[in-house]
Formats: sequence, C-alpha cells, structure tokens
Amino acid sequence: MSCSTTLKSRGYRLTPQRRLILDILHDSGGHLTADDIFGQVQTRISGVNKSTVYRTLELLESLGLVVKSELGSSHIYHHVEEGHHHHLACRRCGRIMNCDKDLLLPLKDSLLKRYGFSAELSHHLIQGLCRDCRGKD
Amino acid sequence: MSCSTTLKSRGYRLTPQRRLILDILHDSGGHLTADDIFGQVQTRISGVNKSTVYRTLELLESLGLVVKSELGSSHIYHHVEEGHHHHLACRRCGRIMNCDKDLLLPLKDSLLKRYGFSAELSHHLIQGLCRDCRGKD
DNA sequence: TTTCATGCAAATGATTTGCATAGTC
DNA sequence: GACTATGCAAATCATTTGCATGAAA
Repeated sequence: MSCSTTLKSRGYRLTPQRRLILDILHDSGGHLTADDIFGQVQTRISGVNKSTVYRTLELLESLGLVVKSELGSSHIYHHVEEGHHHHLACRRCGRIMNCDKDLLLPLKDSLLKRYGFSAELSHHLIQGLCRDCRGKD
Repeated sequence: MSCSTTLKSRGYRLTPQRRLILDILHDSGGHLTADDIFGQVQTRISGVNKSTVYRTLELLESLGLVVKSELGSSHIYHHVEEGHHHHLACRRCGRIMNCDKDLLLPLKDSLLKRYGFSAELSHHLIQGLCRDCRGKD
C-alpha cells in the first residue's frame, strides 16, 4: 500500500504539500533535517510554510510512514521504506552512513542479560569518524 | 588534584557560583540537566543567573571536569569522577542508570571492522525500558 | 588595579500553537 | 458544504550573547 493510500485510508487528506514531502523523503533515500526538507519543498511549491513541514512530518511519523531520529541536537527524517538501520554520523565531514541493524543485536542482548534493560535500538545514531576522515586533523 | 585547583591552575577564577555548581555535580552523583542544576543553585545562593550556570557548565566541560551527554533533546551533566560509563534511560519511569563502559566495546570493534568507522562511544545514551517497567503498560 | 565573571536583558534558532482562510473530500 | 490543512504571526523553550558592573587575584 502506498503512503498516499495510507493517508487517505486513515482519514487524512492528501494535499500537494503532503504528497511533496512524502516524495522528497522517498526520493532522497537519505537523512534529511526538517530544514533540508523545507528547502527542497520551496524549490517545487512556493509559499509553503515551515510549520506545515513540521506538522506533516509529525503526522507521517505518527502514521509510521517516516522515521525521526536524533542527530546531536537536531533531528533527521527518513522514509520507512528504507528499512531499519542505524546511522553513523561523521563528526568531521558530516556524512551520515547507514549501518546494518543487526550490528546492535549483541549489544541489545547483553543489556538485557546484564541489566534487565530492554533497549530500543532502532534507528540509533552513533557519532564518530568515517574511514575517509580518520587520520585527518 | 581537586577541581578547584584545576580551575585556578588554568587561570580561571574560583567564584562561589563555580564552586557551588561543582559541588552540586559532585554530590548528586547522578545526571542533572542544566535546569536541575539551576534549581539546586537557587536553593543555596540567591540571584544566580541561569546564563551563569550555562557558562560554568560549558567551562567545566571544556576543562574536562564535567561530562555532558545527550538525553533525547535535552542534555545531562555529570562529574567526571564518576568515571566513564553509558546511560540507560527508561522511557517509562525516566530513571537513568549507568552502564559499564566496556559493554560497547564489541560494537566499537565491529563498526571499525565492517565500516572503517571509528565510533565515539563514550557516554552514550540508550533508551528503552528498565527491568521494573518491562511488562507494564 | 586589572581582568575576568556575573547579572541582566535581549537575541537566537528550532519547533509549536492559535486563528482565520483556503482547499480537499 | 463540511471540516480539515494551511499560511501567517506570535509564542515557546532551551540556550547564547553583548554589555556594563562587580568581584577575584
């Protein structure tokens, strides 16, 4: 079922703004901040307000169509279709890579065993230095 | 060497405000937000401004006396003396537990091997449900 | 006495909200 | 036509900054 269909079937209207934001998230295939999205929206429909972007992202997230994760003090969004994964954010070049979701499973297990803590480790963000930036500085 | 000594030896003045904030962080033994600290400061010295709290925390962090970590969209601070560890934050009861720093070492290794990514995993925050809250809801 | 630190107030930046109007169903 | 979504402007909230004054050294 497409995202547009999900929206409608749950009683939400399919407006050009919503469709566009969904498209942007879908096409980018990456991790965008609310501001990135706002920027891209502006190049295609003029007059769209930033609060609409925020409201739409909130809606899409609540419907489970979009995932929001923390990047330091800001937030990044991506389409759920990209599947579950984690983010490796390079502190130097700013690049964000995806990291296989299974890589955190051993950690999840050990937290459960050792502390009885059930960790929510979907879309986790890890900061560091990417291969290219290691050694520099 | 005490924290006060560190401040002075690096050319910073030891003011009552700085001493107090250091004491609070030391005594709490826990994880405090800037606002928590501001609240505690107020009970002991009146008239202290919140910007002083922020400026002091920034200074103490830059001197390596205090550690700042992300908790969702807010920040928490703790004294370095507590040593390196990670945080397990319960989404339900809000409790923050410490987690041994070595627990993330295998993850660090696998990120390096698999992606060439050098992860900065000190004072990492992991959300989830603590032992007591699992099963509830 | 010389800086540095503080208090105050105003600025910031991301996000949220209230409300009248426009647009979708 | 009914009712929701949008644009606009103003409100938040945490944090930061400029500046004149006060306090360490």
